[in-house]
Amino acid sequence: MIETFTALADPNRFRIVEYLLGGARSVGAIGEALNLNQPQVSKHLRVLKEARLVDVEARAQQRLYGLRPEPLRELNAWLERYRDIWDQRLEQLDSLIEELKTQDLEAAQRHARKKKG
Amino acid sequence: MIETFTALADPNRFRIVEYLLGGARSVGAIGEALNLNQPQVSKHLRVLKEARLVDVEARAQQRLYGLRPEPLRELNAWLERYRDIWDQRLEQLDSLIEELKTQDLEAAQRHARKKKG
DNA sequence: ATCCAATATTCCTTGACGGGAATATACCCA
DNA sequence: TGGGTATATTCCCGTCAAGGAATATTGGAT
Repeated sequence: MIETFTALADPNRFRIVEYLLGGARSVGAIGEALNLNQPQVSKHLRVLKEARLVDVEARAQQRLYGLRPEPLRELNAWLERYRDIWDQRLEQLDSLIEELKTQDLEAAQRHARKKKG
Repeated sequence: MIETFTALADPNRFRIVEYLLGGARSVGAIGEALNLNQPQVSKHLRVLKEARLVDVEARAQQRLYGLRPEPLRELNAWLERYRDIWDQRLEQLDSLIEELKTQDLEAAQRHARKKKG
């Protein structure tokens, strides 16, 4: 998980991953598309590969790099554990506050009770 | 997004976030639980706060830090764009390969057709 | 007003990382 | 085998971030 975050924390690696969302590409294509020097592309791809975010397929003298699902699945699974936090319905909270402001205690209590279910 | 990844890429910050999943905690509690010196805790919390991953509530001379939902939602939204990649059913693919190997073309074609829906 | 507890900030040092330039390696073709 | 293309690796340098130690700040109690 940390390695995934580290890999994605670099702006150019992030751009590479985003670019690869369009499909596997060669090192040269990546460098050209993102305006990066070839050695830096190779180096970033190495980090991404070590993080298992990409894999390589040899195509003559080219290397096609493509995204791999595992780390993304892990990220999703990790995020799931935080669902209680990120999946809060803000509108719901807002309307509750509104009800409290207008002294509509009955409605607010109804609202609060509803959240238990 | 990058800032979120950067904030979570540090092992100790990651541990702090995980720890806060149990609810908002004071700086001292965090340091004690994770065996970190107080200044480093404050510094990491600053980074997390700038990344909007936590917020503070003053409680006498204590400061309670708690998780905030926004960056986690953004992370989820970002990840959604990669759903085609991470949500591949590998077993499905495996069975398709198996069918092809055993020359069971009919089953393979049935299988392939199913993926369109 | 003073003291203490909790937290924040600063200064310093060190290690890791990213970029550029140069070079090495691998593969294909004639 | 030689040459060219595509990619990987190495070396060097500058920057930045993390940890430790010391100090500053804030709030509450006596």
